[in-house]
Amino acid sequence: MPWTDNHKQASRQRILTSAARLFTHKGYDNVSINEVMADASLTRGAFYTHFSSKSELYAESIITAAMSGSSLLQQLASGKQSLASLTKAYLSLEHREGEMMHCPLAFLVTDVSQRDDTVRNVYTKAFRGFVNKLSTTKPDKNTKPSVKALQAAVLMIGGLAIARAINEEELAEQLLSACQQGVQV
Amino acid sequence: MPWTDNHKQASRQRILTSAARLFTHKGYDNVSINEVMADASLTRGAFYTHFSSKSELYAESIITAAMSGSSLLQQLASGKQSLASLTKAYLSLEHREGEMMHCPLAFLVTDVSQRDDTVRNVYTKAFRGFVNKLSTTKPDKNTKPSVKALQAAVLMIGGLAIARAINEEELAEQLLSACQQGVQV
DNA sequence: GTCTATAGAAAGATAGAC
DNA sequence: GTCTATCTTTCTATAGAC
Repeated sequence: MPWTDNHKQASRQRILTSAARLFTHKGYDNVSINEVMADASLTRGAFYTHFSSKSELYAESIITAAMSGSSLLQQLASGKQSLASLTKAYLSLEHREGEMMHCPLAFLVTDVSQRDDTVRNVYTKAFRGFVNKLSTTKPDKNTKPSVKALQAAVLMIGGLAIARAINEEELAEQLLSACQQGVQV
Repeated sequence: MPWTDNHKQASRQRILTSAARLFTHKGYDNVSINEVMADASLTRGAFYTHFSSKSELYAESIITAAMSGSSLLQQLASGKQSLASLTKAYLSLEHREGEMMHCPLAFLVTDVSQRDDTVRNVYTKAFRGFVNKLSTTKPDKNTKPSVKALQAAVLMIGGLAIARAINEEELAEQLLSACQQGVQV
């Protein structure tokens, strides 16, 4: 690959990393293209050689956030840690407040509902993957996801999302704890 | 009460009803003050005699949506129907897609995380009320919400929110059904 | 109390220089 | 490929007539 392509790829990756972090923290409408580009040490004008629209960047950044090595979603997929310890880390105050890569399934659930089909396709695919990882049986394209796995996914994603929305830390802790107990059944 | 006050109250109520429906369907940033006022058969300029800012309207409209007679939240509070039948109505495709008053707890969960403390206070209070209604024991200001009630609330709110975000109706149905089963335990 | 008109700011997208 | 400059639209909020 020639140098210029490498350079372009590197810029694109910086943009996506910045976008993934900013979007999951603040949502689609509260992040401007200018902000993303500045975070990636670039300027507005360079944006449209990499992406055709803000919406396209958003869809791709959801994939980036889900695939990010520091995301719990990805650690769950890699299978390097036990399900129990990852559930605990997922449903933690640190995931709610901290600077780690936030799970787009939880932090963008309402945001995504209001976007176009490309974005919702990406979200749906990531959700399917999440549910499959929570299944004890080998997932298959034709088998329906199990009830238990769906419930566990909702407790994790929904619990984290609500914990983020509410304003009282004590209630948030009780909520996260209750969801942990529900998943571990 | 003099006629002008009645008139003002009626206008205010129309604005709140329009705002509650529009915000829960489209989110904070995708609804303009102009759109709300037009829906209430008024014009932009009249807005600021009723509310001091868009954010204040948003907070009040969340209360309106939660208190609305046609909302499932309110029907749950009134105790006129069984918990089982309301759970089924809450976790239904019609609630996901239809024109009924949508539950702000589910449809605005991510939206609220990005707003100011006034908005989050309102959301937190509504969530507490929801959990209390799901509790079998008499709720008290000093008692902690039960683990079971918290889990049920997350399954309902989270399940509906995710069902709305995903793009495949079949998966959405499976998801809603799984959450129903989880609540009825 | 409600209207029209507008100020002022922000953001998405494009044009053209280097 | 990235930059600066700009077009265009949209929106919150305010001013002033009726």
